[in-house]
Amino acid sequence: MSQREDLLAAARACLADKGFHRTTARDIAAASGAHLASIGYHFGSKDALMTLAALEAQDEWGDVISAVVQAAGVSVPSERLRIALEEFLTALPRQREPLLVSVQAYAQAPYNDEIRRSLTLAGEQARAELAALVIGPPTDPDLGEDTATDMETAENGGLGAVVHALLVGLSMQCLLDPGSLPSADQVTRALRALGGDRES
Amino acid sequence: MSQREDLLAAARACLADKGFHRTTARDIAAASGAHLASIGYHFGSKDALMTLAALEAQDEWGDVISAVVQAAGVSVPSERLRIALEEFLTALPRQREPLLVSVQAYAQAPYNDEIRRSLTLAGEQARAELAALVIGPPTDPDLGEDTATDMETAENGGLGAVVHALLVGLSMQCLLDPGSLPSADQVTRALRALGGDRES
DNA sequence: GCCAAAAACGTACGTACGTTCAAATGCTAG
DNA sequence: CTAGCATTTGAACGTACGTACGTTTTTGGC
Repeated sequence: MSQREDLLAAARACLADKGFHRTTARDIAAASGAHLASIGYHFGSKDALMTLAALEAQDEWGDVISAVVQAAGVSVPSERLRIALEEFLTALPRQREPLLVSVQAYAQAPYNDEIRRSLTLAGEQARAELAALVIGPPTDPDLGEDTATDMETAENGGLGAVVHALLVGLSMQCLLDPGSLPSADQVTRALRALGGDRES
Repeated sequence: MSQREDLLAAARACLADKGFHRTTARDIAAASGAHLASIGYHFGSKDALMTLAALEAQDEWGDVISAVVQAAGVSVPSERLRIALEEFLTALPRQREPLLVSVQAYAQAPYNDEIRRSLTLAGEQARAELAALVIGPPTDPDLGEDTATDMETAENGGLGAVVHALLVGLSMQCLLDPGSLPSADQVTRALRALGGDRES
């Protein structure tokens, strides 16, 4: 493995267990086995390396959502959300490192245009995917991009946003205390209670 | 105003527009008009001051949720969630500073026991309040503490968690792009769609 | 096998950071 | 008025940081 890759991996690791600005260039160099000066050589600056590592981990986090959507997409529409939640809540505690890095990325977003743009884009995509999961066909490559953006602006616009917000919120809860996460059953039942307010 | 209060206010302001570790002790001193050395005198260290400021802002954020709950509590149960969402989505873009600080606090939580404990506690309380909003009586001071914790562990446990996760997720979305927030109508309709999956 | 480009290395420089401490000032009780 | 305490000030210290060198080693095309 080249020092470039080592540095990227080490930066992500440091990002997860020290946070963005508590991580020093020397920390990354030590964790990667690479040389301190290689950071400047390969990435220009420590900050550029950190940003790149954060974006990389963010992509990985997007992949987690995509995988969840795909796993649930094979079922019938009425069961998809339930399965997606099950998958997600199972995957969540296992994916602590990308979760930690994602939170770091969110915290840097207001001060880093590149990160903010990437996170905004990833959010739009995730909302589109999640909306499609609940409403539309499982995965139809023919009407990929267009229907995705259509769903954002259509009257179903809030759907993807709500599901995504739910997942993000649960992730934050997991970050603080994985043990306090509700089960997929509880979430499904809660959603039924929130949506089907007929009696009482 | 004493330098102590000035420093706390300035620390919160710096926290919002520079982030946790990009903020230097000299930044805070300059923003507050107080003297650099006063940080050590009043708070022991810059980190202690930052932590205190973050916790203070976090309390304020909790107050926002409480206010939303209270505003919605006066209505009939079936309308409460809708009103709470309306209130929350209206308040969200106006409360950008506490939101920014809260995200900073979340990002520091994994590395700061005090912040993590405070955030965990605030989360539990918020979930209890929100669950009570949707199910129980508006505000019954007689059965305050006990019923709150009961709701966490009962079969309604997921309810508060889901609503809270929704609010947190929407906050994150607002952080990245306030313009992309769905309306309360859209969210309500989306929740109905998610909960009432009877046909197709 | 050679040579130029790329990569890795060792090091040191300048700086900005958090903290400290003694002196100066303000405040209140006696 | 003043003695005693709390606060504010000025200045400096030691340190750890990011980055920029010049040098050495490795790589790849001929």
